[in-house]
Amino acid sequence: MTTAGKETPRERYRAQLRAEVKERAWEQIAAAGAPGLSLNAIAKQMGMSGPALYRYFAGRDELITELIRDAYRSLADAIRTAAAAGADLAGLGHALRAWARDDPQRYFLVYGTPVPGYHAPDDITEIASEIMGALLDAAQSDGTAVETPADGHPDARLEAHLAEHRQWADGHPAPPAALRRALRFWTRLHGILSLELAGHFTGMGFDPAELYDSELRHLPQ
Amino acid sequence: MTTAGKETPRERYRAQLRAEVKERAWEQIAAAGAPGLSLNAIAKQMGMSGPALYRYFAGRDELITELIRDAYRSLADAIRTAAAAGADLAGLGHALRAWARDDPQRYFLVYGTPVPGYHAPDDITEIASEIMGALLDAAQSDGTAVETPADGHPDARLEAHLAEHRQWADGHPAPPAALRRALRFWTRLHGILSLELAGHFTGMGFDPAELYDSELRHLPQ
DNA sequence: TGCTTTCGTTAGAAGTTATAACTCACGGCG
DNA sequence: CGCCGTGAGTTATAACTTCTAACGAAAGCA
Repeated sequence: MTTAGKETPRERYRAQLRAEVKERAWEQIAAAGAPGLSLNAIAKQMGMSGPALYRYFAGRDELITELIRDAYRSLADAIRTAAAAGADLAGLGHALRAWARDDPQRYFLVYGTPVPGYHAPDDITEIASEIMGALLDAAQSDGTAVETPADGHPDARLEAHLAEHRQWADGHPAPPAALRRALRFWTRLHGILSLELAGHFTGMGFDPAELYDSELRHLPQ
Repeated sequence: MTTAGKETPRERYRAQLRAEVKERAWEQIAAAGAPGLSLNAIAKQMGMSGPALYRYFAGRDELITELIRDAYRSLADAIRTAAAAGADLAGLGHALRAWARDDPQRYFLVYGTPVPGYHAPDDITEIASEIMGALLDAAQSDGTAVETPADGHPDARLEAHLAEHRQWADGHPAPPAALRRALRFWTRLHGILSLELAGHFTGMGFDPAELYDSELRHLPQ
């Protein structure tokens, strides 16, 4: 992580302090969730008095947005790394679950309850697109024998719809069946992870990993 | 909704005021999410000064817990009503989606980002169990021809696991295949709804209903 | 050495939750 | 009907929060 040495001492100090603030912010979020994050408390923890941090972050919202950005980036990294190692859809699924369980609140910063007014900045949606791109790549490679389902098949109608509404694939050459697999990967795995990390499975007695793996086995279909 | 007349005028007034507070609370949550809920602001809206509301709610947390309880209750009502009308799993799925879209923030109060320390009171988890019971009923009725998958089938392993870890079914006589269907109903539909309501599909161009219905078609399998 | 930019401070406004203490009015009961 | 206790609403206060403004000091640059 040794960045270019072309930065002034001030810039280096600034970057270092911003990083420390973000680290403490993650700790606070892990302890009490995003609403419990207090800029003031972080400042005191770091030995400086309240408003000092406003030199480094325009406000609480900007800090949170920054954390969301970092969360997206780390997810993209995890997916990219797995894909680069030649992982198929199931492999990406395992990477996703590992990333999610590594820091549940980070997961919820990306996929949790949205703030009604909030719109993510463009560079964040770009990262989301990159992730979707990696999913589409894998979904295309995972293609099994016959790709176009018969008319009576449960997937026929969805694939017909996706074939005509594929702008989200942004020029990706994946066939409709791959679009369907990528979308299903996303929604099905998120469904399990979200409930698992939120604790809705605790006390039920079964192993979420079994459920997750069973969904992964269904994906290539 | 005419409750027993055996309550004193004071009790009736109290109940009425609590109800109005909750109504305003829902409005605030719809506008700015749960973190934006302010007990103080509600009091002022109702023409009374700050601390007056503490006669009616022990604190902000109790109010939110009450809202969560009401949210669970309304979900249970929606599912129960659909089940009573003879809905199959797909029917329950439609009822669930309608309920979710009717008030996204209410959905997220139930299935959204959890507060790290929070544990729901017992009566709320009981409502959750009742909902799961209705799901199991429908999942059992939806049973198709052959129920036990062959050894090579992607579902075989999961069903074997569920057959031995079924305390969450709480004595329900549903066979393992039904347990699997109920669980899948939950996780798959939640996956779509959560992403849809959070706005992750906006701008992608496809219709979430198509994706949802296609999952509903898969459920009986 | 001096100038300029940035940093951190304190002060303060406007919020929030929540408690304490006080007043007053409603309504149950004799 | 009238008394009087319980419950409701008030203000005051403490301890928080975010965030702006104004000031002083320190650090980098010429």
